[in-house]
Amino acid sequence: MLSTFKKLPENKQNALLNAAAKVFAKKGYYHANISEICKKAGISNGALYKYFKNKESLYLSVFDYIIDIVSKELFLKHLDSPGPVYLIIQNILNGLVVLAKNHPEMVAIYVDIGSCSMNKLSAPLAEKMEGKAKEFWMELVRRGRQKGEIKTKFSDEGLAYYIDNHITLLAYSLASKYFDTRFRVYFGGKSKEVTDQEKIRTIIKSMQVVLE
Amino acid sequence: MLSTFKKLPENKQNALLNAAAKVFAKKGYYHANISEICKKAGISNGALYKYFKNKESLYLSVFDYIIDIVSKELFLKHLDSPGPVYLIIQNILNGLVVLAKNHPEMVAIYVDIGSCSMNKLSAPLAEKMEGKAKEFWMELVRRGRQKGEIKTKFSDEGLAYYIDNHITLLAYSLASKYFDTRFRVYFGGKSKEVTDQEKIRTIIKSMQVVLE
Amino acid sequence: MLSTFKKLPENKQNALLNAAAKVFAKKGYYHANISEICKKAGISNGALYKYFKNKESLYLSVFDYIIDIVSKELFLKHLDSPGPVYLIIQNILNGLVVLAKNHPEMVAIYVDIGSCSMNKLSAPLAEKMEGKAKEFWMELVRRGRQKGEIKTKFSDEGLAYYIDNHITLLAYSLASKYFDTRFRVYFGGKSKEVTDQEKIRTIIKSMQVVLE
Amino acid sequence: MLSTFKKLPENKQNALLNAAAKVFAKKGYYHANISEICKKAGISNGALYKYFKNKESLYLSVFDYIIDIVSKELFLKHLDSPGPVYLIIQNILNGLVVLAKNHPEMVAIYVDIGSCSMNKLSAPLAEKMEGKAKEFWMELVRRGRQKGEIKTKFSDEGLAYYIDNHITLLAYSLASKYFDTRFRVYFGGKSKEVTDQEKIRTIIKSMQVVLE
DNA sequence: AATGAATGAGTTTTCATTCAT
DNA sequence: AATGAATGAAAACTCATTCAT
Repeated sequence: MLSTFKKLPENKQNALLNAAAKVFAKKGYYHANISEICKKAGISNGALYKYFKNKESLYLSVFDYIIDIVSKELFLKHLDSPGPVYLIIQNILNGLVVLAKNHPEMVAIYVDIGSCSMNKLSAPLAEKMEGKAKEFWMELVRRGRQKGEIKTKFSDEGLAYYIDNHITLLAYSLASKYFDTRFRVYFGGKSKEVTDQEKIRTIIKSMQVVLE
Repeated sequence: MLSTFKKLPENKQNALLNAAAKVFAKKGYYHANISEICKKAGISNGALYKYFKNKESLYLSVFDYIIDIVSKELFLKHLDSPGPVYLIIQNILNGLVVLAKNHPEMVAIYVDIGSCSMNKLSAPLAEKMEGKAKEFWMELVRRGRQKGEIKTKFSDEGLAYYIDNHITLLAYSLASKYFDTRFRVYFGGKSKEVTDQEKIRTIIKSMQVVLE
Repeated sequence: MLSTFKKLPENKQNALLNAAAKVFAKKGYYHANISEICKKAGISNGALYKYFKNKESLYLSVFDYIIDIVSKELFLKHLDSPGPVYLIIQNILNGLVVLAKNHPEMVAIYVDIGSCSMNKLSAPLAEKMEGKAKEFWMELVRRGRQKGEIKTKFSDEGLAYYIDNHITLLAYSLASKYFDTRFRVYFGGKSKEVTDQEKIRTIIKSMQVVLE
Repeated sequence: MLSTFKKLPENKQNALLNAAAKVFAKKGYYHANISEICKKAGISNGALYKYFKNKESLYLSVFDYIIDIVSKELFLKHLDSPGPVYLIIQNILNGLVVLAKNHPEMVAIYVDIGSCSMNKLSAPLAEKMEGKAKEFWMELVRRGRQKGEIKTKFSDEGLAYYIDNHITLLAYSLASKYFDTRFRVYFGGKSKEVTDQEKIRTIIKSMQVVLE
């Protein structure tokens, strides 16, 4: 991201990042079309290259933008919730479902960064994203232990990882056909889809088994 | 896959499928280059299109080929092992690490099919792959319960899913930079990589907590 | 056409020529697919090249085959009809409509040879085809004059050409969308197609004006 | 045709359309080579696809361009000529010969659109082209009748069609080897070509017979 | 005589990036 | 600062013809 971009009015910045996110999500990084992004954002191709060095740099900025929004909307929002841990997690799962409904492009991009074809770009992004997640879950677990809600033999890291796994796999199942089908194979029927709410119930149930 | 392909000597079939797998793994489906595959397999571009209708059909056959190998090498091989369940799982985890060492392309392709950009192709593949996995885990769980090794409150499906999650996430961490970094964030240090054996230990530990 | 082809049993010869005619008609000379022709004819690609030097030579043989059939079915058949000239012509026009119904590929190939992209091949074929046609019309005109049915000031050649024009344009309108539409523009309505019988009536009417 | 094309300076537009017309005429629609067109027009392949969606759309625009020029140069130009009808027609025939000399590609493209392999594209083009022609001939016939030059029993449509046939067949004989040979078969000798002027004389003669 | 697998040049179309205005 | 036209390399796929069997 070049300094010119930060000088833009914020709504124009967001318009571009949102447009890019949608196109990256729809087509994947390699097939996403710069011209389509520009048209959707209402700027010229030339302008884009004043703001970003190239496609890769734009993508990285889009991912950063998503990390910010997701960690605010999904995690920080619930940090000081009073209820029991498993309820906070349930709220976060619900929040994720809402996010996937309102901003499917964000979840899709998060999922796609995990694929091997993105290995060249993903390491620093993983560090940032998962760092924030781990921090949050660790704090949550600490509080849960304090309040006596969590008694499991799991180490704190193990538990944080365990919780994050479920969130991650829910996110994957909301955006990736493969993981949605996987959910159906395990918990649905031949032609019985698994609804988002059923997914959440399944996850919460398996969590309670472990937390206690 | 066209009938002409099945008529080829098996070693030539495998040479092509392996070459394709490697290129698909390295570049991802969309960026993989047909000419590169042909060159690697030692056939002409024209020949490829005698064997497969198009790139997509080649990809699907490659995936089927991988499913076959993986389910044989990883699952069926251990179906009649005598030891306790958690040891069988440990053997499978080790097998996965070996597979990722010898055939990183297979794990990479398995990981990439989960990305959203593959949604158009992934549904039937998911069904086949995860169907086989579920069947295997369900059988394993049943035996574990019979032998009294498994006492958890989890439903059989829940437990099968739980085990599969760990295998899946290990596979992801072996092929995807993002998931490898994620492991390091949770269980490694600033610059301390998590070795494959540590990954396995971590997974087994968390499993034992649940199975008991 | 190589000598090997003439040694084939006649039904096999015809099967190949008919198959080729159909494919040439459907796709045009340049897009016609040799493999498709072979498959339709039930022979191998290799065999085709034992019978014909190349695609061009096959095409020329197909055209010759069509000239033969058309001149027999359309012209020679009516040479010794007793009725008045205009009735013979009407019978030929009807015969053309029937031919276009039963063997649209023959009419289509006849039409396509007139296009400029076929200039390289068409000169000798034109000579043969139109030579036969002229001969026939000239004989018909001579008889018409003898019997006093034809009194026009047209030269014999001019009249033969005049008649052939109508046959040619009917053939074109039966196979070519452009010429069918042209008929509709002149004699149909906005969305009123011109039926084959109306085409014939129109032609006959305009002929009678001239012959008298 | 995309809006970007219309924004080009007119001489550049024409350069591209003329280049395309020449290549389409030389090779036929299917064999015409996009790269050759671009090279001839002095633009990059990429540029072409900024101006036109694809080859088909380029072809349609070329045909429209030709319709415009031809109807202006051939028809409208003579609409208000004072002389007798048969002289106007003679002028048009001469105009056609000149056009075929200066712009053989235009006549060739007009001829090729009539072939069956162009059926997919030709219907709308036929409507436009022949619509203009019919309108012109009908007006000419009306004036001829008013001035008492035309007394034939032909219906107006029949006569318009009759005249158009001759123009069409002259055009065909100027561009298509098949139809040129056909003219020679009827009006030339073994090796005696029919000159353009002889073709015109023949046509005019046969017309006068009918008009009177 | 007959096969049909194999070739590889050639086709249309796409797209990240640049640069004159 | 901003534009958007232009580039040209690259990609998937086709097909007439050959030749080992």
